[in-house]
Amino acid sequence: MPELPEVETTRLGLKKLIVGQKILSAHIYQPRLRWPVPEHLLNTLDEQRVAGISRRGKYLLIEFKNGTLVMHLGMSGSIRVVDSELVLKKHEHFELKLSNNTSLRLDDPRRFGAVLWQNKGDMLPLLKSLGPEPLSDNFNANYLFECSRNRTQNIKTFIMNAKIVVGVGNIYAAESLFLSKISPKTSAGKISLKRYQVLTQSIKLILSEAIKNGGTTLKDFSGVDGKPGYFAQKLLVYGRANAPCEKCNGTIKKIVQNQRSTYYCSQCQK
DNA sequence: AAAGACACCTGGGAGC
DNA sequence: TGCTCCCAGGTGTCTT
Repeated sequence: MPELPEVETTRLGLKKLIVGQKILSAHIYQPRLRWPVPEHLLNTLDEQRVAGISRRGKYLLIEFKNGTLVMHLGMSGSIRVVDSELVLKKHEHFELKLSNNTSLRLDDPRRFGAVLWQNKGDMLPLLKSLGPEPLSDNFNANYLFECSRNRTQNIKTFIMNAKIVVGVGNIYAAESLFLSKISPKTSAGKISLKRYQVLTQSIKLILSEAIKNGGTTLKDFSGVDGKPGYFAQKLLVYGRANAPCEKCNGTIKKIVQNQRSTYYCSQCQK
């Protein structure tokens, strides 16, 4: 599912709807997500007011006075805010009932998502090991160039590594490399500083554009209002195996790298 | 230390 | 209709 733009779309939607609201009650309908959903949340969140909402990579951070609710959407997760009376969907595993009679609900069929708690002043080990935000100035050509030296790994797998940079998943990795004219098969360690300049700019551009379009909806993803994102129509290589390349009219190829599908144009990308 | 394989799960679509 | 197989926006952990 959701890569950074979809999580950011969710965050922006939630910001308007839940910040300032008080939690009437929390409900865990299915505790078995990626990790067990902590039961203490039922007490911890009771009567707490939502102070703010931020994001770190693909993690959503809902802030309270006593700590932070950390949520991840995994592959198939989405969050909606609906009337609390609305009948529960089959895979809605977690719910926060809010003081204005609406509810935040996490829907996640595959259950690769997560709901965790972080105490005030603490940082979950999960978040500690993350690389820089791709849209920040810390993420730049020099940085990528330096940490790629002596790496034999292909560039696509490399930029999907959250320890290197967060938020770049399978769709946007493919799109960014296409825009940069870099073959996904190239070893990260063999790419020049100049090409990393192009790549970092491409990643920033693709992610920003996707956010503007409300993210990419392939199947499960929707914004908090239940509406899909519109970036799928703008994808140039992802999911387009055997279709003509928009730039050179060659044929888009599909290969497997690191057990994930990669789409690219072998004529445009060297 | 780095790279690759595997694990966790459900549902949709293709092919028979 | 229904079965089997393959595929899917992620990422921590284990093995080489």
